Amino acid sequence: MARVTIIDIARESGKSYTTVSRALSDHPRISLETKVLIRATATRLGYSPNMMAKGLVQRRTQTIGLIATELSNPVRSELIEALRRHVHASGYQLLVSGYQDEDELSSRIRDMAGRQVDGLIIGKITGVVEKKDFWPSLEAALKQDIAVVVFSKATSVRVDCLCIDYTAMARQLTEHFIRKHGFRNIWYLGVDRNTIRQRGYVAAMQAAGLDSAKRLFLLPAQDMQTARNAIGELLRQEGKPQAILCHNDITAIGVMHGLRQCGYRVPEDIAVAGIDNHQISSFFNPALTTAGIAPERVAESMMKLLEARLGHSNQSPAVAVHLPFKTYFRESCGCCCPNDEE
Amino acid sequence: MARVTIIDIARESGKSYTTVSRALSDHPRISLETKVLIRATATRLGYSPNMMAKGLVQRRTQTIGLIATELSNPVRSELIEALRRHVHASGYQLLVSGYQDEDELSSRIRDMAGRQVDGLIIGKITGVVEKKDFWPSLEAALKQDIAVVVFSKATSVRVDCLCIDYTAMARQLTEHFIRKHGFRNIWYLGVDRNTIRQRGYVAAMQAAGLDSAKRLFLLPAQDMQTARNAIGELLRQEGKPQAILCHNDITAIGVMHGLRQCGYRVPEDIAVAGIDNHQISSFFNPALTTAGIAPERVAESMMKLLEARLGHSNQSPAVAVHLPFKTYFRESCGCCCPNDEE
DNA sequence: CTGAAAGCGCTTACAG
DNA sequence: CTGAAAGCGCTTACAG
Repeated sequence: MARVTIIDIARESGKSYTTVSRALSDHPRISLETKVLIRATATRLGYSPNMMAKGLVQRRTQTIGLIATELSNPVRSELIEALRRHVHASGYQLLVSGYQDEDELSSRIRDMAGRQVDGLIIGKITGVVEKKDFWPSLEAALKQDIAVVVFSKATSVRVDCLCIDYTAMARQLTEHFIRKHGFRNIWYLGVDRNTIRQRGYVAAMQAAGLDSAKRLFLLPAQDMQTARNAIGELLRQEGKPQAILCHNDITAIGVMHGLRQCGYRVPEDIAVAGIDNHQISSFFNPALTTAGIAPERVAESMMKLLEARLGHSNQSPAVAVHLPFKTYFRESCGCCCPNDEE
Repeated sequence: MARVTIIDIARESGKSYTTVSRALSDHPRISLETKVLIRATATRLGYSPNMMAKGLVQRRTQTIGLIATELSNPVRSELIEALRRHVHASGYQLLVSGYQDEDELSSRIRDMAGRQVDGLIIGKITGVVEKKDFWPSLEAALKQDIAVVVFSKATSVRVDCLCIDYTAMARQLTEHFIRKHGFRNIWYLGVDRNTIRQRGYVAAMQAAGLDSAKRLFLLPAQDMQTARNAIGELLRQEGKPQAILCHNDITAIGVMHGLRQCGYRVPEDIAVAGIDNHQISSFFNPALTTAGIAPERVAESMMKLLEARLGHSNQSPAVAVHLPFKTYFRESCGCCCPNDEE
């Protein structure tokens, strides 16, 4: 009930609470003697500072907010954990928020701003930028001096951006199917329409003079089950492709399972590739061909971007960091070249 | 810079800030007219309430803290996402914290208490309870009226507990190996020593008159890579078992890959089972035999436990909720019974 | 080296 | 139905 406050420590130690406050934050002009005394009584009383009060006056909360989608995707969780480690290492805590619907994003941003987070990481804003309430909420956050970094494709937004070139990943994997394996009937199995990944696929197909429009299919959701169930139906209606590029590893895993259930072998009958390079993709049988960036790298870059803003102002121009990705050719596309070492 | 506060709204709308505060929180004794006026100016000015100030005076922060280990394990992320949804649905936000070392836990608890979380979920405290600083930090949190639920095996702790019977899962899987498949040389591949999972394995082995001590091996870490690399070495040193029960699905996935690399077939040469029943386990080739509880169920129960405490006091006695698990016999143990439906 | 005072942005009795 | 005042627990100029 009765929380221990600096007033209690002041009373116990016979000092003013001003001095207590200073001693606890290791102010240089407090005598060592006093510091020792005060710290001792603080721990004796089981004192822990009220971050609400501290945050109110200091206008800093030592909190980084993360707003992202697909929080249950293992890829996301690898990133979150890496991020959390970096955030902790810098003395912050991570406040995690998610959203399903694009309209939700702006209210999530306002929530975070109200909680006075010092920094804010926003995942994938493609498709959100046109929502009417998005910009005002972002502007409000910026005006409040919150360090913001978005995590998206290159963007003209006036906030720092960590760019991951999914377009190039999709393009490169599609080109690999075409050039290395000579496939021409290559499907793309996406989730949302017109993603940047999809664009890479289309570009590669067009460059090779292949039709992509009729080979582009959309799943209603991006979990494994959905992909598994959908692929059988698709094969029945559309015939058999030579290869399938999937929106991400999770989808690819679902597809591979669905193909096996339909009696097709991967890669002998149909080749498959994913995007993300989640750890698990190399453990599959067959091992999954995919492309991605180590989450550790992403987390590190985000934190670096954030720290550059934190404390400093939002006045300096926004920077865009492009992270190089790597492509992993494994068994599922028909390659067996063991180039899988880190 | 200049944040919009209720003072600004008061000035703009010609009302006192007291009235603004009341109107914004929909106080019954404010006229509808005034409320409409004030809300309009609030949104016009882009106001969002400062939760620090609010939290300071109300002593509630609408935040639930989560402290857990193994945050990058996909199983954990499924749970976190489910939890996050429930937490949001009840009007709270989720503050996520992790710890590697058991000694860290108490300082994480203090952090959370300092942040004035309304509720706190603590993952697996087995092996932590004997740490000297653990109890004081937990007591402090309780005294501060934070609703606490631990997520562990049955415990005598004076906080609510969500119990998951890993011992029974391990026991049941081991018994399955013994009775259904007639295996006698069954290994257990664990991570920490003397976990409750391990205990289930030992019990089943002893009950069948089988030696377990020499068949129990510990991995230095619980990621897939470690398991994959370790299993080869182990086979070379110890010969070939008939079956391996793994600490969790992630370990089992690593093991299956390692076995394949060594030229062994699963389940023909060696049977494998995991624990957790992560979604992905049914997508593997071979599909993984495992046991677990749907994360959605776990999250739901946690939230229920938490909400019963939230607002109410910590005076009523601690309750322990036991969640029933399910066992899934799939291909990796040699069964093919498709009992995998939910 | 230490203290008294103001103030962070809100809510909530207490008056009217 | 509305307002003036106190206070949540801290930090930080301003004085000494």
